[in-house]
Amino acid sequence: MMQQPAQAMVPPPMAPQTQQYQYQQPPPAPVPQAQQPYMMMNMMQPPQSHPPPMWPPQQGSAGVPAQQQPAGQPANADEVRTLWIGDLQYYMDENYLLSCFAQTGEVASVKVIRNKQTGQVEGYGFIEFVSRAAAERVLQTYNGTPMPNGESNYRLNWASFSSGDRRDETPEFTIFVGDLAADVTDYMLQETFRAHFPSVKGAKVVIDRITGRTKGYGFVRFGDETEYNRAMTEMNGAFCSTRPMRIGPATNKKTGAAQQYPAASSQGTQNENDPNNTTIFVGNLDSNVTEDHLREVFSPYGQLVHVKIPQNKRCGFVQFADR
DNA sequence: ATTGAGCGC
Repeated sequence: MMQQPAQAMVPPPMAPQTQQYQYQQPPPAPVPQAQQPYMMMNMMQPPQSHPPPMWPPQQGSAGVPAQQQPAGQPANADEVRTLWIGDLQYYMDENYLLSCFAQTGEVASVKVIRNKQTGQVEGYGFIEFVSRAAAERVLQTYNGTPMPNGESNYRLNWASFSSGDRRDETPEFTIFVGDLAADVTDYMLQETFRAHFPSVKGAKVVIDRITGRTKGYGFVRFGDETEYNRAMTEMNGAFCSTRPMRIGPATNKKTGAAQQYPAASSQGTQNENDPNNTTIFVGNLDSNVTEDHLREVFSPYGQLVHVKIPQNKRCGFVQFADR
């Protein structure tokens, strides 16, 4: 079990190098009270130190794409640097979005999706930045904060489909995190784990679309399987914000993406998360139960491959031809 | 509340 003071929590990332970009958020206020491990407070405040974005725009300018010469690092040709934005109101057009993010000086282009018949804004759009780092900063500082003139909060995420992203075939290992306090954000969750596990790639707190509030659980993705396994035990019960987290393996989301099936070991034992696992464990057997009994009981459910009761054990294994 | 919503008219 890890035991570290809350000071171990890193502040929001400063652009590490000599770069032009100034992190726009005030440094987090010191946490006043007695501290709990893994507690994160005062971390994600609305980006109030910005000049408030102008809306409606002052002058009828602001074309698409944004034509100012943006600051920030030059783009690597193939890096993902586009955010998806949801919950747009009908009046939130390209100019609105440009004004929202103009102060970053790092917007490359914006696009609002419209209904092809009515021309009305469909409720989502895309914001391309000059670099992935710029997009990431915006994602961290704006997501979940109030939109100017809007009743809703920014709903931002990496754009996922149709722009050549999601191509990476690198494996990921995802844990489920439950019992999250109401104030836990993606970023807090991510940094709570990243402070101990550098291979953390990202975290997502699940938000109820109707209420806009957290559903109290989320996911953390690791690049390293060992860290994934360690986090599972070492971080279970650790605090994020004001509550201890409950941690388990994530069940795979839809079809897709690189998802982990941890530790199908070299002996060929099957892990419960392995989609190819066709073996069930039977416990609490009476001492007089034989393998033939198990065959009899389980054969109605499918084609049996192998049935095993280890010597002197009160349990057994029943392997089917398929799931 | 406890295993993830939305994606280029």
